Amino acid sequence: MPAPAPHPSAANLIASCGGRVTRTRIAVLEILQHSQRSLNHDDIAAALAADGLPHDRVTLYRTLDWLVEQGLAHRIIGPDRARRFKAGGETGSQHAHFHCDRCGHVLCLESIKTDERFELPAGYRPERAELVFHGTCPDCGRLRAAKT
Amino acid sequence: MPAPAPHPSAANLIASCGGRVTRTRIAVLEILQHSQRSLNHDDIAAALAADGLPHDRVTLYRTLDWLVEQGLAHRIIGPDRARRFKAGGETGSQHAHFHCDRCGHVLCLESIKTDERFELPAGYRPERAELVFHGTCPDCGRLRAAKT
DNA sequence: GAGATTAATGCAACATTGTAGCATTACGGC
DNA sequence: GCCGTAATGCTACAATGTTGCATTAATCTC
Ligand SMILES: [Mn+2]
Ligand SMILES: [Mn+2]
Ligand SMILES: [Zn+2]
Ligand SMILES: [Zn+2]
Repeated sequence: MPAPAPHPSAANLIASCGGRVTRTRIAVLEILQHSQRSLNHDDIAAALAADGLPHDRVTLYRTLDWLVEQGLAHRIIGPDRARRFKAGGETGSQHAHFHCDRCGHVLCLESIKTDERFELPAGYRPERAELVFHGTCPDCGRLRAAKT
Repeated sequence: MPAPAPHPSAANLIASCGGRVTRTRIAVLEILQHSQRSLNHDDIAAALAADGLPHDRVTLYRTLDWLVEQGLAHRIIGPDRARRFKAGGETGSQHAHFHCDRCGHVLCLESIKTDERFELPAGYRPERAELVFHGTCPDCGRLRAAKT
């Protein structure tokens, strides 16, 4: 009895969206699925190149936008005004994020939900909330401690 | 008996930071002080031009950066990856923001503080938290209702 | 599997937002 | 009013993302 796959097959997910199942989409989605941390465009382009599948910058932008539209990935805008991506949709799992200001990495904090109720001024209709913590991650904390 | 000024004089604030009190800094800070909503670079450049004080793009970037450094203004990064500015510092008043996804305007929610305690994974050291609500503002809500 | 259809890709050019270097201007101390 | 220096303007550049169009390849039909 084989252990269940940690993620549904990338190809199956893509097919179930009704889009074409292309090498690019499969490769990008698998890269996202295999990463614990969120990745920016450069990270993903480098991973593609390392897999022997170099791609045009524009194709990568369009592929990632498509994955987000389809709910197969979600996007976070970093304080460096660059987008970072992670596998999995956002619907039903609105969660907080942690940005390491030192190394730039972003972590999904699935345990902290952002759909609690807050009192907003009259007339303001919130549709979603974003909660982002800024600080140092364990790696960078260790490095800083070691240097001192 | 004159009513107290709604804000301390821009020139005085700038002088008390030890920097030079220039036309540019005064004009920019006053524009920020007189606006209820946060403003982006284009908004501010347009307001300067309307006051007969057109400026170079770069000067505006540097002036705004300086105001933020001095704690005379604070900055928010919008989902359109553009910065928006508002008069007043951030220290001691970490607050949430509301982004209208329809018109792009940003509102400071001074009443909602972001320094509450949350349970983060071991090793992650938060230094500040950002809480941003996305949705529609009263103006855009009215427009939408009227159109229907 | 071969051919037709058209979505996806690659390429070049452009847009937006922000930075860096250096010459010129103007603020503020005297 | 002069002078030294901080602030400004100008130019060129960097990073990130977008648009238009020709080419390629995924899927459909046979
Ligand atoms: Mn996430
Ligand atoms: Mn604010
Ligand atoms: Zn880190
Ligand atoms: Zn609005």
